[in-house]
Amino acid sequence: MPYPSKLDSETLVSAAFDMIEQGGVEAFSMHKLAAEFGVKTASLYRYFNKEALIQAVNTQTYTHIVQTMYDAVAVDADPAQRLLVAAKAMYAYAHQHPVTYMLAFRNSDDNLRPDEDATEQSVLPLQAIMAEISGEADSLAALRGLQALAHGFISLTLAGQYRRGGDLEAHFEQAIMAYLRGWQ
Amino acid sequence: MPYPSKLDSETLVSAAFDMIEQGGVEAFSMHKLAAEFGVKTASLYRYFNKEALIQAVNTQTYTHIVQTMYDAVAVDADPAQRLLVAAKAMYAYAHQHPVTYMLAFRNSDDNLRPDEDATEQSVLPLQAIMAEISGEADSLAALRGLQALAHGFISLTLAGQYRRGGDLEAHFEQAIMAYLRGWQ
DNA sequence: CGCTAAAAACTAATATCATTAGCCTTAAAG
DNA sequence: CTTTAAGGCTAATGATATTAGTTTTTAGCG
Repeated sequence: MPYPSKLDSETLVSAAFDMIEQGGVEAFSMHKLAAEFGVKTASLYRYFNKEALIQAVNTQTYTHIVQTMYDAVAVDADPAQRLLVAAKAMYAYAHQHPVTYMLAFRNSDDNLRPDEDATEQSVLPLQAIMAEISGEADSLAALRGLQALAHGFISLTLAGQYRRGGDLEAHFEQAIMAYLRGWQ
Repeated sequence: MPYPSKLDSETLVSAAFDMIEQGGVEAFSMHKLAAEFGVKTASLYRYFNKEALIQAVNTQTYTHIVQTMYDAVAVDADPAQRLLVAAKAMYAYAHQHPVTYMLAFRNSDDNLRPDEDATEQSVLPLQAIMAEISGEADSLAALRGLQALAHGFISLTLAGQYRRGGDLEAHFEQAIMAYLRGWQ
C-alpha cells in the first residue's frame, strides 16, 4: 500500500557495516548513511536509531566470526591442530575487518553488545575439542584462556601495540601451541 | 603576569580521567569538564582539544599499568610466579579502572594511542624474566603471547563475554600457568 | 474509476557537541 | 603607573542525533 520503499533493515545494516569498516565508527553518521540511500536522515529512524544500528552491525560481526570458525574447525586432524586452525581463521577474519572486529569487542556500552544467545552458546563445539586436551573438568577454563589468547593477540596487533618487528603471525601460532601444550 | 589561573594541564587530565571512568567516554564532553572547573567550554582549548585530552588520559592509564606491574614483579620467586603476579596486578588494575582500561586499548584512532616509547620499552624487564622460561630466542614471541593472554582475558571479562559462571579469577590464573608451562 | 488507508518518506525544530576567532581582564614586571 | 601577555570570556559556526507532525504514494476495494 505504501510507495516503493528505498530502505530495508538488512540493507541498512550491511551498508552501515561497510561504511564503518571503511571510515571508522567516529566518522560514521546517520546523515552520511542516509545520503548513501538518497534519503533524508530522519527516514532512517523508522528502522534504527544509531545505537540499534551499531548493535546490529556488531551482531553481524559476531555471526561472521562464529561462521568462520565453524567452517575452519571442520577439518580432520588432532584436537590441537583443529583449535589452531580455528584461531587462525579468527585472526584472518579480524585482519580483513579490523574496524568492525574491534568495534564488536569494544563494548563500552551494554546496548552495543551482540545478543546474549549468539555468543556463549556458539563456542560449545570448541569446548568439546578443548576437553580432549585439558580434560572435561578444566575445559571451560581452558577454552576461556584460548579465546583470551586469540582475541588478545588480535587486538594488540590491530591496536598497533606490537611494534618491535618479528613475524606476528608466527608468534601467534607459537603462542597458541604453547598454550595448548600447557594444558596437556 | 596573568591573573590567577583556574586550570592547568595536569589537573585537567586527572579530572577527565575520573569523569570518563565514572560516566564512560560517550558521556564525556568538554562542556561538562569545563563546568566542573567553573569555566566556559572555550577556555579548555588553551590546554587541550578533546582528542589530545583523551590521548593524555590514555597515556596516564598506560603509565599506571606499567607502574603497577613493575611493583608487582619485584618479588622474590621463580620466574613463572613473578609473571603470574604481574599479570594479576594488571587484572586487578583493570577491574579497578575498567572504562579507562578499555579506552586505552581500544585505539580506534592512532592519535588516541599513548606515546610510542612509553609502551614497548616498558616491557623489557618482563621479557628478561620470560627468557628464563622460554629461552632467549623465543622470549619475544612468548612475551607477546603472555600480554595477549592477560589483556584478552581482561577485555573479554570486562566486555561481559564470559557469562557462563565459574571463578573468573581462578580461570585467569589457570590459563596463565598453563601458558607458561607450555613454554618450558 | 475513484476513494481510502496506511506505509514510507519528508519538513521542521530542538538540543548537544566540538571548535575557532577575537575581545576583555588582570596582575606581575619594569 | 604603564605595559604586556596569560587566561578566561563572548559569540558564532557547523555537525550531529533525535522527535513530532505532515505529506506523498499506491494497493486494494467498493
